[in-house]
Amino acid sequence: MDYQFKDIEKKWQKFWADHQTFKAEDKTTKPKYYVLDMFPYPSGAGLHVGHPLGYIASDIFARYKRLKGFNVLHPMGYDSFGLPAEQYAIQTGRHPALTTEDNIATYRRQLDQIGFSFDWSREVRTSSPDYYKWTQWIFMQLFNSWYNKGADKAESIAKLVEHFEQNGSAGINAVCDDEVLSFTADEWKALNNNEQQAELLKYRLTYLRESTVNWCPALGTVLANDEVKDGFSERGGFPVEQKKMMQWSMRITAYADRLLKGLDTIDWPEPLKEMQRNWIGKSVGASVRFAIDASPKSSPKERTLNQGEANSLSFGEGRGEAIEVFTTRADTIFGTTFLVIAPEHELVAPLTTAEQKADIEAYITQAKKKSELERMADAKTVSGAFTGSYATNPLNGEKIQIWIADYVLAGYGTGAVMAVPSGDQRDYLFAKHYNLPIIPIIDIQKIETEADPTKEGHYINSGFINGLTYREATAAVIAKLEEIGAGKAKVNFRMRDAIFGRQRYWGEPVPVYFKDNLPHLIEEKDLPLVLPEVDKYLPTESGEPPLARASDWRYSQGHAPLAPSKSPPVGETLAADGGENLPPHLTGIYRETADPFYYEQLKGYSSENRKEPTEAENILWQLLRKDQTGYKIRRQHAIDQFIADFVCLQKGLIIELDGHHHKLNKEADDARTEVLNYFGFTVIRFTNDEVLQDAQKVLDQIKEKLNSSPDRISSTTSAAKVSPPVGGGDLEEAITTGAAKVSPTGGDLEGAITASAAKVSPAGGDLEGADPAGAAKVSPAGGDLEGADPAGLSYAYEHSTMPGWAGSSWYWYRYMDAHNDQEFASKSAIDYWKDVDLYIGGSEHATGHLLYSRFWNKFLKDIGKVVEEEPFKKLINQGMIQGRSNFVYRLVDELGRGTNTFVSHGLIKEYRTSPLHVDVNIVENDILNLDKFKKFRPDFADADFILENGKYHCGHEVEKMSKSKFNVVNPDDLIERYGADTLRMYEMFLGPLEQSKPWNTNGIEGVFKFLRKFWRLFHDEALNFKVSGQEPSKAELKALHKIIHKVEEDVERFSFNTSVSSFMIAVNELTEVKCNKRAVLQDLVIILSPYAPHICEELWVLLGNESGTLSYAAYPKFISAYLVEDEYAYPISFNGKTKMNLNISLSLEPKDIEALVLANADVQKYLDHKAPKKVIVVKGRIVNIVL
RNA sequence: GCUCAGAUGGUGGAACUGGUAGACACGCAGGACUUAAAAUCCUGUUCCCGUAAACGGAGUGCGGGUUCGAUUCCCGCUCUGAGUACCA
Repeated sequence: MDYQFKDIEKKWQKFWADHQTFKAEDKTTKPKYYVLDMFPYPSGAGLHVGHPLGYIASDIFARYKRLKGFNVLHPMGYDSFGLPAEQYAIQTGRHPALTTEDNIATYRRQLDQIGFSFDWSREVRTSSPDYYKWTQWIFMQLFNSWYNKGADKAESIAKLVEHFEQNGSAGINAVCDDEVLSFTADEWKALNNNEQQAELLKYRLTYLRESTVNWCPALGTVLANDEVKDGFSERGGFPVEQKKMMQWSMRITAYADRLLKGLDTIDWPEPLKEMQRNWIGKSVGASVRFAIDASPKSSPKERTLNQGEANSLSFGEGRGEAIEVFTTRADTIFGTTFLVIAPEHELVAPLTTAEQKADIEAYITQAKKKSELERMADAKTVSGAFTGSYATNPLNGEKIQIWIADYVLAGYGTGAVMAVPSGDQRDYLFAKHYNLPIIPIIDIQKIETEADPTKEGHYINSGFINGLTYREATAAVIAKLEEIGAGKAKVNFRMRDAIFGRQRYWGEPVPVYFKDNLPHLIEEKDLPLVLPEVDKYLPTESGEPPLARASDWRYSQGHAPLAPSKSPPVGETLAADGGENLPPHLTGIYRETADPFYYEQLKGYSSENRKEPTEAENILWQLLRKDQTGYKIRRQHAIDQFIADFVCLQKGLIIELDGHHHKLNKEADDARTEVLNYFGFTVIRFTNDEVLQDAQKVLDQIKEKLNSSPDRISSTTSAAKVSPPVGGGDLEEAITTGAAKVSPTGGDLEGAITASAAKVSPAGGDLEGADPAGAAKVSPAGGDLEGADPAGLSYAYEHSTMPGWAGSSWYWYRYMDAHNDQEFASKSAIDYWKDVDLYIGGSEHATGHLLYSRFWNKFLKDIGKVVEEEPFKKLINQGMIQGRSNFVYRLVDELGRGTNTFVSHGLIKEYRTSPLHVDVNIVENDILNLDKFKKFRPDFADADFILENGKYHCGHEVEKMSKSKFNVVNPDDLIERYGADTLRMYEMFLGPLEQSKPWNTNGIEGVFKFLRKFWRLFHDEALNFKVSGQEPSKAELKALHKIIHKVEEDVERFSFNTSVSSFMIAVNELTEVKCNKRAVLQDLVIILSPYAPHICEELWVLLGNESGTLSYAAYPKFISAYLVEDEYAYPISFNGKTKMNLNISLSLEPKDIEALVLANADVQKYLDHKAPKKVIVVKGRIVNIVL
């Protein structure tokens, strides 16, 4: 029989599933090996073409390790909470759980058909209550822990409380909030429970605090730093703003140093480690206090003080007496000629003198107006304002000015810098711009045109460090600062605590309820806290997150003990005073300020984002207004979350005017165009210049467009027509390209929300079926709670949910013991599996998932639950898959209009053409299939071609893979055509795993041919299975052992592409000698099976082995003796250039070889009777004759 | 700007510690089989000169260096990709 890959692959996939062939053992004497792929989010678009690349590599490795006798854990599951399913729910009302379920089914089907050796018995889903029960449980452990810097590990809050009770706050060295109280043991005991809880919250590893967050109005949620790119949300490309909000945070900063140090112990790609190092951003330096000077110019009376803080400001004491700066160059302190503080700095108001007040206020207003984007584009502009106040340099007593400027960031260090213009370029520019002094401090410094940050040379103008070197000076300065109490050595980190909450529905509920405005953990026995059902997936009218819609969803303290205690167990709240005695800064902190007024945001968004009209806009408006075009045009109109410059709702035409159209805007513009197109709007763009130069021409073009466009949709139906993305399959694409939260409408924004909300179908019945546990578990203050007083004992839960990274920060442990309902994983399972030996995935997780996972892992180790400090020993980034687009070239006539004639790529220089994307699936090896092309678009049906040698050659280019560029190749199609084994081998054959490469199927034929050739080794001419029992020849054994060795080497260093080549060479060699000997072929089947498992299973059984035993066969032993040669064709080179080869016995020593070579007639010809200067002989390698 | 990675035929890529550059595959050209096509097989294929061939010259982004010998090591530069950015 010929190679029937379809039957074979189906058959073996079924066999593996039925027999659980790849189930990892729990109890075994075999060594363990844990191979893991990065947790996929099951998007509606199905498996992205980049995914199989990593999965195939890890699968080959897993299968190889099984052959090598390891007990391999190779699991797969889904990170199934996430935004796309929820966006889809908002648009359609379909429960995210259902969408997720469908997407997972698609994923699973695709994974199965590639023949992966996953242990599916361990599959996990983060959105399943069995799973997120433990995510919540870990959250509770974090809540119950604090970081003891002394012990350099997390410890239980109970231990902290114990310390407070015995010693007060003295002797505590914790990573905590800045403004913690200091108290004695007695003072602590005198605090009531709420006060104690409020204080403890400042220490917990997960805590609630008002912090500046990345707020994305369009997504209606906060985002983590790594989810924001260039001021836009990574997902969707929506604008992100800074906003102060009460938020759950994770004290990852406590682990900053350990996260940094751990990088040196793990085998990860260097760029990835570097990214983490940058993200953590450790800088070693000193903090220095500059006393604020009460100069005559700014007597305290004249100061414009703010609020209560100012009243308490008496000079010489209190926190206002000095400005603290952080510097990495304490040695340059004598070059400090002014201080700069951030405009947001708390001392700005008290430091501003009456004379300077106007300046400062103007500057602050202007700085606030600048968007994130403008600030970035504007990095070169120097701006700032003088406060009028002075400070004193602690080391030389110099009086220096205090300025504000936005080049100093409030969030880094202390939000203040000592400016040393001679050494720092930003300070230099600032000093030049405002005529501030610049003092050179190192003898070799060159500062005529720019700052010189050198550390070489000796100090000058620097008091007691004059003449010292950098090392000496730094030490001396810090010692002096410490001595006079003006500063100390300090380490600073760029990394911030991670925000741990999203104002979204589809995520893990936070196992917390609120009592007296304070957060309290629910009891462990009440886990999991199941996600409640809601009527729609939007924020409430008052702006609370969607979970607030579940009004019955409240925590009932059914059986909680009520006995008051001075230091209660964490997680219970027992206060009887109702929270009235809270410290002032904590009253009302949460409910009142926590929740974003999403609704208001959206409404307010349009007015906030209206730009000042430009001149061009005004001109155009005069031409467009009052139906002059025959159509009603609106100006600055909100459509979806965008503001259109002009829009004709009737025609669905948007007219955009772009001023400066730089790169940053372009992506956002393209994304929004795509979204608007999606909803039936057409966008045309003009530049300001076009309007200013010839407004009439622009107007004519607009008119033409209006007249030629069909009406969009009637305004009455437009609001109701919530156009969901075309089917679930498109969901992710829609989101990533910026799909809208609400439908765009012809009418006003408010109408849009109501309309889309109304459209949401209350999918009640279905949902209960889908998640019965959910409904039962959360029954609110129900009758079954014995004697509970619904009014008094039910409390609101936290309404935000956990962020996307929560569930993925520990999942590798769950695979070790996936069905445990007593623990997240048993101690014995963790002791056995320990950590992930090989982790494969994309580098896009560098600063998100991979950092958070290391953080949680270290925490779990601190509390004794896991054994390894680092979770992922070896990590490989698979390269990104780029798209490879094909182009056809449309002939253009004299007027610049496209014709229906297409010119082959080789001839385009002779014609005027314009390139056009063409679907890569109708192009093979860059040759266009003309028939398919004619069917590609109706207007191509009668296309003409100008061909080369009867063929149409397409152009090609590497660009992003996207549907709009017609360069998406679906793995399903390739499997249909060539089978999974071919796909697997081809993906590996493409090139090194880590390298980015365009997705191009040009060479797939070669791999397919190879497998057929391999198949034929086992068959005779008539394709009957036929192997012989003869002893293999020397050449056959050599070919076999060469490949045994080569594949071992290659797999161990993850060089899969080279081993595919070697397989081809081996099969070519064996075909050459017509080898069909069982002794050779059976071993070859084992070696190839990790790469092409289906065909190998089939041949394995044909060879007479038992079905299913191949996966656990023993990898053949390499015997080097078969490779030993007695002769070698030595390359003979002259001056390094190889001229000929000579067969010489390998037993000869260099001296004899030299004699032999020089005696050779051909060599003599080259020597031309001259004696060589020198002869180099490397045994078994080369002979080089120097002339 | 900074950090990191990379640059080899028409294409993907190989050459592991400095030792025959271009393995393997695609594509292309020619041929065999076939009424024809598909499939399969064979031959050639870095470039230049000569042009049947031997043979000769150049050649791993560019310019230098170390070495008997450099795609590999060192110095300087160009370009591409990724990450990051008023981080004090």
